[in-house]
Amino acid sequence: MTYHSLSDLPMSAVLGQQYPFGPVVGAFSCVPGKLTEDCIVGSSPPSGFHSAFRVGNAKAAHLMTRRAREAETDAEDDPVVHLEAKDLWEQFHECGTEMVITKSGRRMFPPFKVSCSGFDKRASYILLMDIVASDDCRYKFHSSRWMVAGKADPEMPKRMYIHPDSPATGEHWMSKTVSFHKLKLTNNMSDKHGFTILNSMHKYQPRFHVVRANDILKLPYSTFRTYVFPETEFIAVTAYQNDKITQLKIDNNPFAKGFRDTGNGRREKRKQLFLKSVRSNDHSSDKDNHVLTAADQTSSTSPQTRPVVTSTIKETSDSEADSDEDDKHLTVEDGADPFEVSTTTSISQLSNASTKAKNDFCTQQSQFESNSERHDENPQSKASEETQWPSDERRDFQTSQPQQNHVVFTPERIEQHFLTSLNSNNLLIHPTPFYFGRNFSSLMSKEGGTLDTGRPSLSSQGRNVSGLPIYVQQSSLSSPQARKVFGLPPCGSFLPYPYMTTAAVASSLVQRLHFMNAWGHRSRSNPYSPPVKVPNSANPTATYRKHDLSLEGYTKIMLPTPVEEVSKVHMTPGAGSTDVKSQ
Amino acid sequence: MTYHSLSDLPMSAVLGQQYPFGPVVGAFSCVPGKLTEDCIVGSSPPSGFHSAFRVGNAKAAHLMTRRAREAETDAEDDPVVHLEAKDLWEQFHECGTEMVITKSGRRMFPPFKVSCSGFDKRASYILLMDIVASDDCRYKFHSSRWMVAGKADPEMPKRMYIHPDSPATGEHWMSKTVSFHKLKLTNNMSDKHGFTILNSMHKYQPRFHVVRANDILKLPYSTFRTYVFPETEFIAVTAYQNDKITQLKIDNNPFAKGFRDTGNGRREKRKQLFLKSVRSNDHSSDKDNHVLTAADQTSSTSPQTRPVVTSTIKETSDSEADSDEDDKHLTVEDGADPFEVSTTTSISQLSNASTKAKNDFCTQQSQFESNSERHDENPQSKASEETQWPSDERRDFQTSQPQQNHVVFTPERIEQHFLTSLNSNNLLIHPTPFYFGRNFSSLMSKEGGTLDTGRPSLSSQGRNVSGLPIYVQQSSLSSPQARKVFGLPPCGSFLPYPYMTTAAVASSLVQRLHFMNAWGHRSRSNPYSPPVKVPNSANPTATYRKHDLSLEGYTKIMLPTPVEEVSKVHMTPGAGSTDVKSQ
DNA sequence: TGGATTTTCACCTACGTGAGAAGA
DNA sequence: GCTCTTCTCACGTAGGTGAAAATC
Repeated sequence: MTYHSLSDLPMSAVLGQQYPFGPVVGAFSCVPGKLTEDCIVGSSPPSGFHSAFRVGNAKAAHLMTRRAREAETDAEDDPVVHLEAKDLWEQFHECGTEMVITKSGRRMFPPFKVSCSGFDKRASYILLMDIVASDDCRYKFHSSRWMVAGKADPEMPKRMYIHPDSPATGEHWMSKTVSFHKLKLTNNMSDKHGFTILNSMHKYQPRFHVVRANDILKLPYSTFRTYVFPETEFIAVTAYQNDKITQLKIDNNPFAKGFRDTGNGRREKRKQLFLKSVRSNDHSSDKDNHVLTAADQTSSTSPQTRPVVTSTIKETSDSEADSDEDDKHLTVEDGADPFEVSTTTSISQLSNASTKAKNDFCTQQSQFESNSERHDENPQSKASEETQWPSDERRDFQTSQPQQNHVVFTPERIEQHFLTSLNSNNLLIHPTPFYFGRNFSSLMSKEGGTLDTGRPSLSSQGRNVSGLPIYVQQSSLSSPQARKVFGLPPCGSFLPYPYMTTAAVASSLVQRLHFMNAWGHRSRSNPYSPPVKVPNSANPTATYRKHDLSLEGYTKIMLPTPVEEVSKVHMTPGAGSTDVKSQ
Repeated sequence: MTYHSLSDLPMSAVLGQQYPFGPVVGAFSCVPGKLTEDCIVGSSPPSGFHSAFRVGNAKAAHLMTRRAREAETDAEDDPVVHLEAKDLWEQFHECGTEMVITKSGRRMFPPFKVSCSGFDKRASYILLMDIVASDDCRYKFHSSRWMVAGKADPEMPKRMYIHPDSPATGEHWMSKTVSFHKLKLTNNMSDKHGFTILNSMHKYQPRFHVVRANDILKLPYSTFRTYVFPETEFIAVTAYQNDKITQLKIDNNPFAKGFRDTGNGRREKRKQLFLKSVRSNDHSSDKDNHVLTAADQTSSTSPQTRPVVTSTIKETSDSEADSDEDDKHLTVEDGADPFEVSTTTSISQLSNASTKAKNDFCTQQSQFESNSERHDENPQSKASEETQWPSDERRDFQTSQPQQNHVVFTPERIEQHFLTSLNSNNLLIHPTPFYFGRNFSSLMSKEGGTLDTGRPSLSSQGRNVSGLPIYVQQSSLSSPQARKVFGLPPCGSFLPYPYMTTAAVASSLVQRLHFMNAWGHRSRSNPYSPPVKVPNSANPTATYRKHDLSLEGYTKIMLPTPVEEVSKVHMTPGAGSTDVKSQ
């Protein structure tokens, strides 16, 4: 069992930075090609936080942090996050998920959706998502498999995507599936829509962040947790490489129904693939996805011990439609739609094939166990061999960890405070209409803070940027307050990275998340915690023991104890979430 | 100049009612056919208001009212409201606007949209819309004209429609067109979607309400103003009667493009109508709607003296799309789309024909000048003659008011406080996704108030109902808080009127608005204020002098001074908004 | 019978999709 | 050739529309 923690991070590294707020310059318009006249020249944090952070006093900062947290509710929370359509993700991951990136932006499929529970119903949360590089390799698809093809290209500007309902109460988030399906991927480095920019032929890992804050402005001072679902890892492509992936997309994406085999003339490629469809060598077809094998069912006895919302997409389709009106394709589906499967039921449906794949994945990741500096190690040393994407012919077992069957993907959670300086990420707002209520009213203050570059964080990425633009997907923000927060320059369109604007809110958040590429390090060194046996009463959902969020624990990567209960349990609540400091 | 005022309303009539809050029972679900488990058994007003209203103390109530108003901002506002696509509305009104109502619900066309200015940028507002009967007549379409055909059928349950962005800041509302296009009309008395229920072959008048409140719960104690645009009056039909209306719809509604004459075979009816199209006897064709006649241009010199947002639909299409994603038809249009015309420019485009029509309209209305009780007068006495819809053949001039050319429609504004009891209206929420922020958090209180029927208001409508259901168009509310506010019974679907549930928020608001059928009375007795000459500097937008909202002025119907500046000006700011008490 | 209402239908638009051709 | 990217396209779905037939 290997745990990694950054909790030894000296407070000076966190608090030594100057007050991170800088002027917000420019205006944002949700009208493509046009900007409103609204323009903020300066902004300041909510009263009470300003001076404390300005002087960089740790104690005052701590008080402020507590105040920010307690301003909403005193109750504790214990967030539990499910990945929706987990089995579908796993199907894709077995074949090596590919996501198309285009100039005009392409959605992810499967869509990244989670269901949440364990939130404080009354407290406000901001939910975010970003996508970070899984490694620093470039890949190629050769001989029907993905292989390392050199060192990664320079990183694209990072963009952070805030769920459009943010901020909302815990009750709201728990009431329905939280969907990030409107996030779009692009390879257009100068994208002006606010889409997430990725490098083609590179591997990426989506991440999900929960921030306890009732105001975007409070992000920097708020507790946040990060959840990583390894099965959502993917390689960005401009055109599909693996026919199996193509077929899985066609079979499952409602928007690609036109390419399904309906008897009447289909497209050419479709016919070629028909006989060698993934279905033929996968564990189930579209129609019987939910049939369990005898082996799978052996120990599906673990009761659900806590009130956890695990609604299926079907069940939540209409409530989802509230915030996602344009995706009727995904919500009005026939019975064959795999989205019908809820995460809780799908866990037990893992086939041996998928289990094998996961082991492969874990194995590969462990090859990089000792790499803690990202760009300092030449990936070529490990290159020219196949990647962790499973192939039918070959597997590497270089791990020292015990090999076990029925290991399921174990989501990771990272818990820490927002309390740092700027970095190069961009805050990205959901493109759906949303309304922040009056939470943005505090942003009207014209008092400007100092703009200073934060000290490089412990992760030594060396990529701190003094200012950063806040990107918002076009047509994102309906409230003028929100427009002002996510300041954009007052010219005719969105500015390409790296325009040196600073936005108060985003900066600290993003820096902190960037700093969390501590995860990225972990991922490369020891991505998955080893399976551990736990009692039968294990909870089928991933839960975590609440962490002490005092000053000493600002930055902790919590590796919850993964459970191997014959492919049934993600996580056990409170079971061995011991922190082992390392590094 | 005729002004009507209800300001003599004794305070006892307003404040003598007991505390209007009652228990909220039931749960609301945005999933059609399903209800969430959420359920509120009781609710109470925000702390501070409770006792004052409970004892019915006028002074305390006044203090509370002020407190509610000042809680947000001290700044005054001076709301100015434009009807968007006003010229289009007038085109329809000339022919006698018809709105199709179907069982499954039909949108209005033209869509009801307004642009706002003069709001306090920082204050929060709730914007609402409802549709009330114009008179108590039933109509029939005979010999190419609408004629009275008897007394009105029993009224349908009233439903109030809250704009989905509510509550939002004045800045938000002023930043773009406020659209109510998602409101749907139905004739299905037991409608469960929350659509507005109307009687076919009856005449209706949409109304727009601005409530200064940052919380739905504060509605009852907040100032509100009502705006009426006579050109939006219409007759509800199950099938179009007037071919001209049909043609106008086809020509202008993007969803009906399939019926336009594009050269290739059109539908049958279309061909019949082609030669006798409205265009042939209307002032302009689709393509040259914006060409002014020489007469029209004579005095279009009035400058726009205030910063008023009067963006066209084209200009605001994308920001609108933020909250109205499913209406791309209306926002992505070719140049011929009449929506391109902004209200400010369209005012000067009235033809003599349309002016004549409006005079006809005013004339007819004045026939009922002395009617103040709604159902006590037999409409048959005036029936069997043509209605005020203009026909080519006939006009009645029974008015004592001076006849003038170039009279434009004068919007009315009614300003008063929410401070009364229950009635039979239903609060109706916009079906688009929206998020109330934390404004609903105060609704979690379980403390119940007393439930009492309000005393009949001065308008003597005699239709007070002790409880009312809060209707929400299905798939409306995404936040669980909002669901709780708009309590619905915990059974499988929406309950048909008149389910006796009481909702704290809606009741007082709706009662107050119902009480405002004072307007309805006015409408029947003297619907339009007479045109008045004003100086050249008149503002092309309708503005109103800010009214004293002290206790003495709770209920005032303000008839702003209409302006006749050669068909250019709606209203002049501060010009002669003298109140003349009458009745 | 005749007017009013309901039902069904084709049309149109928007948009996400993979195929395939063309380009680099 | 090869690999990768860009562009255009038809397909499918949703949903608003008036026409016309069917029903009341």
